Order: sequence, then structure tokens, then C-alpha cells
Amino acid sequence: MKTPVVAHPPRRSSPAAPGRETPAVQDRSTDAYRRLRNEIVSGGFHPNERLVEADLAIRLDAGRSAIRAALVRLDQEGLVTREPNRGARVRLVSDREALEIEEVRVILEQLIVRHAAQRVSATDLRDLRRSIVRMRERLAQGDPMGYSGLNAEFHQRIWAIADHGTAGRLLANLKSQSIRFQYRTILRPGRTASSLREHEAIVEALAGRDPDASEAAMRQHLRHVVETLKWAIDAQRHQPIWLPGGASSIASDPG
Amino acid sequence: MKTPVVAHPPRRSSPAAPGRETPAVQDRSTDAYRRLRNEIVSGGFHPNERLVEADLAIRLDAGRSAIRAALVRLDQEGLVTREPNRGARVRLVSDREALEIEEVRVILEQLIVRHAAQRVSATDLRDLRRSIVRMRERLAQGDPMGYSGLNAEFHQRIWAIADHGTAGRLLANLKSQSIRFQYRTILRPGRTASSLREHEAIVEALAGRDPDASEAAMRQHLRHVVETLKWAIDAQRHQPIWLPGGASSIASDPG
DNA sequence: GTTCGCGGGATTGTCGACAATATTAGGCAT
DNA sequence: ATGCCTAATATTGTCGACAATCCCGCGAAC
Repeated sequence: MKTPVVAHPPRRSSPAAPGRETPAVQDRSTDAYRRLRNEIVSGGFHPNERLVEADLAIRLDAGRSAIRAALVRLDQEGLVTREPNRGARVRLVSDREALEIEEVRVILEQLIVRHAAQRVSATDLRDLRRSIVRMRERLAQGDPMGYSGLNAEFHQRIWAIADHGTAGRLLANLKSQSIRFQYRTILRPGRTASSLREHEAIVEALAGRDPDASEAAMRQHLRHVVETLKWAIDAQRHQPIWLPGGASSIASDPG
Repeated sequence: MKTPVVAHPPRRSSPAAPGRETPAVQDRSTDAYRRLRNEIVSGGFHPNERLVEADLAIRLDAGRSAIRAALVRLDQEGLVTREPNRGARVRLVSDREALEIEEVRVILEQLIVRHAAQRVSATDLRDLRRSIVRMRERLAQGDPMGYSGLNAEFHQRIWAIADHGTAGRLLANLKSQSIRFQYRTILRPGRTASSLREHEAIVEALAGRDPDASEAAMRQHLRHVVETLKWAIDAQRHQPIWLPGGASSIASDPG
């Protein structure tokens, strides 16, 4: 085999995506990954629940190969743990780790919003303001779950504006790991209202295209988020566990 | 199948590793992963070089399954790209992306050194100072490559002190992606000497157990690193490419 | 000369079977 | 009842074979 010194780039280069990330494969195999990931992130499994390849293959109607690949990916992604010859489990992130994740998230979001402030367009601002309006509606309706979804969308919109692939990818990843905790923070009384105000402040800072102000507004916001997270963790420590998918107790492994 | 509400933790829980990360499998399968990863990170392949599963299986003396799993992992890790039905290539990180990565690295290192300042022990400080001494030796010997290795070790030591698993993992990952660029930054004349001084400042700040001072020292250091990286990128744009593993030219794909 | 279509070869994706390993259950001695 | 050894079961890890897909070159039509 001749060894070329510099290999050619892929032939079918992407049509018009210069600095873009891997939109990943659209294989039938990888939608098994996507669905499994979704089920895990959205709480379809319990923490530490075993993920048996054969079962998943049936449940997701995919081959074991596909499941295996998905598990390897999810392991690398931090959503499951795999031990040799002992299979995979959905990874339980500890309280401490949740705080670590949030800590990293804080600084990444600051970095990102700073970039966003330098690139935000009029259209972007319009979209952000629309997001705010919809959030206000949810708040008025007393729909904290709906608000939470819009909240995530709001932040993702800022990531998109910032166009910082590296930070964006890391943030998305971290968020999916700690999502179980995010659920709990919703429950704090009055949090939604102040969150909305903080979001408004961020948008205004972005509108001024002021990186420092934007970062400050974001920091302010995230400081409260961290605070709320700590509150949620403490509350959970003193109260019966509540899980989105059912009642709570300790049960043995199936089988 | 009965559905337990909360699954049991793994039986053979780790002996004494509370908040620790996955030391990962020690399978024979996963050392294929490790070796492939090593070869990529240490420049055994050219950017964009095709990674044919069958070839790798022979080269690493492993089954195609193992290679496949390794490629999936490395894809998720950002070291290779995989396109459906078109195989894997070692991922080429663009100049822009290298800067993005460094940008994220800066803030993560700041976060970490801040933690380290609050936890550093006398033993840690002794080890750090020994690192400095050895770096000084390499500098005196005019051995920038050796210095670079110790440099990496120095930073990793700080990660260990900080004991921030999340940030540490992200940093390790980012570093492996941008390692090709790190090589070039070594070449800047006089950089090694100032780098050493900056490292000394970091150690002193850590010795004072002062988070703010430590972060400031680290920021100072990394500002220069980013500067050097930009210099290296510019230099590379105007000079013939130099690759650690061989001469430079453009050649076609093999076959 | 250029474009289009069509094999041929190379490579990946997937399935099934089997080996390797861990986990559980049962029996036996104490 | 407890603890230990062994058999049985469940599950993962690996291999080989084959189908699916892509890439490339060749030749025909225009």
C-alpha cells in the first residue's frame, strides 16, 4: 500500500457547511441510538437500571449490533456505564457531579453568550423576544413544565447564534447528563417568574451587542440556577424521592 | 417483567472510589481502542486519512468487531468522523476549531485551578515544584519536546489536585483533539522560557491557596498560550507544512 | 469531447451462531 | 441457619458470512 503523506478530504464534501459539526449518520442503525438516547434522557429508565442488549433489541426493534454500537456511544457520552462482561446501566449522576456539571455549564454559557453578543442579528433578536413572549404566556398559565421546555429552547437559540461548535456540543452533552436534576428545579416556587426576568435581561444585553453586559446577565441568571439546583438537591435529601415516571421505592433487580 | 421503580446499584461496587470516573474496561477488546487512539493522537495517521476496518484489524491484531467499537468511541470522542457506508477518517480539526478548543480550554483550566487552590496539599505542592525543576532542566538542555511533555504532565497534575471529574474529563478530551496544534506551538523561540516563568507563578499562587490569584496566574499563562497558538497558525499558513511523522506533500488516496 | 449508464471491486452494515464470562440457584457439609 | 462448592442460566464478547452500499473505471451514445 502506498502511503500518501496527506490524504484527500472526503469526496462528497458537504454542500455548504464550512465549519459545521457532524450532523451524524442518518442510518437506520443510528436511529436506534437516537431512540435509546431519547428514552434515557427523558427518563424512560430508572437510574442504574440494567440495559440488556437483547431486551433493547426487541424493545427498539433493532439488531443487537445496533444496540451495541448505541451503548458504546452512550457510554462515551456519559449517559450509561459499561463494565466488561457485565453489561450496561444507565448512569446515575451523583449530587456532587450534578453540581460539577452545572459549574462547567455556567462558564460555558458565559463564553457562548459573549460570542453571541458579537454576532447577534436583528432576526435573532426577534426570535429571542418571541421566545420570551411565549415563556411569559406559560408563566401566566401556570405551566412550569412548558416553561422549562421553552427555557431549554431559549438557551439553545443562543448557542446557535454564538456559532461556537465546540462549546455548544459540550453544553448539549452536559445538559443531557444532568437533565434529571433540571426536572426538580422547576418545582421551586417563584423560580419561574425570576427566571423570566433574567432571560429578559439577557436579551436586552444581547440587543446592545455588549459582550460584557451579556456575560454579566448570563452569570446573574446562572448563579440563580445553581442556587436553585442546590435547593433542589437539599430538598430531595429530606423528602421522599419523586421520580417523573412513577411512585418511589426500592425494588430489587428484575429477573 | 416486573418493573422495579429504582434499580439496585451494581453488585460489585467499586471498593473505595466514591465520586470516581469509569476506569473503563480492561478488556482485550478495548486495548484495541486504546492503541488506535494512541496512534491517532500521537500522529501515526495523517489528517483525513481513511481508517479501513479490515486494515486496522490486521494492523492492531484485533477482530473487526473490536475495531468497529473503537471507531464508534473515537467518533463520539471527536477524534474520527464516520459517515454512513463510507467509513471513518481521522478528523481534521480546522484552525478555527483549534482556537475554539483553546478558548474552552482556557476557561476550564481557570475553573480547575480555582478548585485546586482550595484543595492543594503540601505533598501536591512538592510534586508541582519538582515538575518545575524538571522543566527547568529541559529548558537548560534545550529540549523543547521534553519540556512539552512535562508541561502536559504539569497541567494534568493540577487537574488531579482539583478533583473535578467533569472538567478534567472535558479538558483531557479537548487536549487530545488539538494535540496536533500543540506540537507547532513548541517551535516558537523563547516561548519555553516564558512558559516556565508562568508555571512558576501558578505554583506560587497555589501555594498561597488563593483561588483568585491562581486563576489570574493561569489566565495570564493561557493568554500567552493562545497567542502562541495564533502565531503558529499564522506561521503555518505562510510556510510549508511540517508534520511530525514525515515529509509534506499532497498525495492521492491509496488504491 | 462530454455525459450517461453500468458492471466490478472494495468496504461497510447486519445477522446468526458460538465461545467466554458472570450470576444465580441448589445441594451438601458443618 | 450458614457457608462453600458445583451446576445451570443469563448475558456479553467475538467471529465468520453475507447483504447493502459506495466508489471507480470503462464503454456507448450523442
